Amino acid sequence: MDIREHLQSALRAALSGVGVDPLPDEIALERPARREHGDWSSNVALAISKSLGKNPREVGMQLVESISADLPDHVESVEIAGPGFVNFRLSDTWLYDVLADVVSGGTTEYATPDLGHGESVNVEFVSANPNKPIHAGHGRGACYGDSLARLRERCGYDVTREFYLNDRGVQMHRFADSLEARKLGEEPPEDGYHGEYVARWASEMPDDADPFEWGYARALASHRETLGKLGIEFDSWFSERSMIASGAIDETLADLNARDAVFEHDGATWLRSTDHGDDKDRVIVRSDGDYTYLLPDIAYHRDKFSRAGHLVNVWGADHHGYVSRMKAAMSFLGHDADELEVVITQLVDLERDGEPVRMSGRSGDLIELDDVITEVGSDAARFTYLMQSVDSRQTFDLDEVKKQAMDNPVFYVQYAYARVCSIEAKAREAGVDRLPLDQIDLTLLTHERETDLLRSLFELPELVEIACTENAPHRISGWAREQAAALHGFYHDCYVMGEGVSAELTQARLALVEGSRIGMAIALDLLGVSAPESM
RNA sequence: GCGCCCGUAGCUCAGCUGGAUAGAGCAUCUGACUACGGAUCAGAAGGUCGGGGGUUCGAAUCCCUCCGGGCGCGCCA
Repeated sequence: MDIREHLQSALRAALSGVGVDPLPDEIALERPARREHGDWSSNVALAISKSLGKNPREVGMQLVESISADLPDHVESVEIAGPGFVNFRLSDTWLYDVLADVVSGGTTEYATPDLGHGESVNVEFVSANPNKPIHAGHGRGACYGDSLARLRERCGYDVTREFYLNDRGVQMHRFADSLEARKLGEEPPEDGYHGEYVARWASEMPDDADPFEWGYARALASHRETLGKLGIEFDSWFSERSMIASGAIDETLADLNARDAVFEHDGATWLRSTDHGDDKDRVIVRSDGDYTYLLPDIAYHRDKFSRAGHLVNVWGADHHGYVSRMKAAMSFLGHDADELEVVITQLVDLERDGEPVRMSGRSGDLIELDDVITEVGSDAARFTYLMQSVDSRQTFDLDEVKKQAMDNPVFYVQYAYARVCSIEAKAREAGVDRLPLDQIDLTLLTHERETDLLRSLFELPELVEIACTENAPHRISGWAREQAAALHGFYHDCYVMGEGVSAELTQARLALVEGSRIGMAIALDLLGVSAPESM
């Protein structure tokens, strides 16, 4: 049993003992910020005192007396503090159970909370138009979406990574026309694409190629290649065009009609999206008979719901206005709008040595993600994109990120991993094999550096769960940085082998080192950052 | 004007379904190398949590309001 559940059941028993009925649904238990407040703290007395009509300190005191009368395992003392907190002081013995879990579970078993029970989830991200290279701003959504998928997989979901291709419509034709013009040595049309890449691709294009199809394939290949460099592979590339061929778009329109979700006005067909909380109703078929972008999008989401129970969309900040209309459309089609989760990622400002780098200009030039990866490397790019919450705008300084120095967190973290591997390699060289857990005396791990590492390892499963539930991979990168700090501290103060280190202590520390390696490997994998054995 | 995101240390950012004296990294200053990789470790200093109200035992966190920044508000995609 988890130490938290262990203490919660003790509190529950104590509450019953003092006549609290019914018991509260939740008994909060957290690690206090300050060490003198013990190892675990509960505010349950503060939470329930009002309904009891008693002073919280008095309630807390009763709980403390009750629990003290028969201390649970691992608990050294219980005390009342502040306005009525019940603080537990534990012996380190509970931490040894944690290490045993980590080492016996390994990277595939430890920190795998089963939240999904095999439920299918479709994570759609990037979905950049197949008519230009992926730019640096897409990198954030790409790394973020892939990390969300990794978190979901770890938490027991059946995940599909999907990329939606807007492979029809005016933008594609403009792209084809621009390619053709460059091929002929002419300027692209006024409303065409003027970026440098158009000329580059046109020069690769065979004379007899169809500019539309060839250009589409070229852009798609570019997307795959760039994302592949980040270790991102999609299970599904879903084509908008395929829905024309399959009749899915017309089918969707008929479905919406049948459900009375649309009306005719001024010769156009409108979705009654205001019925489901949108600001205004939206045109889905124009008066000239053409679809607006929205109808194929609705058809696409309808199709996704036929393939997965839960959808996660990663959209850029400039698309936040479309969330409510898409949810409205899904509600009309009989889906639970809450099963469509749309995460908005804020913009990325690219800088070089503190100076802004222009993302785009009149010429249509942009900073390609591929160039960013070439410059800073995949690991640094991924870690950096995932270091902060996607809710706030990010400044991405190329010079900072590519620095192979201590002010670059990715190297600090990877170096910690490499050090751990180096210790294990050293032990192997010295002919010291790590013994099975039941032959190791973990109670020798009493140094503060050691218990810090154990506490950090204990937190990982809960953190994985939070990161998954809240779509917040930055919680994992934060953990990795703390774990790395704990590892460097341990490395500095606690020698695994050498003079004055007993064989028994070496064994206990080797187990700790292996547990730490496992934890770090799990975190780095969730971020899609490599775990180097040497650097 | 309306909607969404943001405003926390000099800088970059955590913390936000309310908890105790608000955290980390960088930068600055001071210390630590005769053993597993010093790409490291320890310490110091650094704050009106944008301003103002409110809710309550308790607010960076919830509510209202104002200020500042970003992104959206098409029969474009």
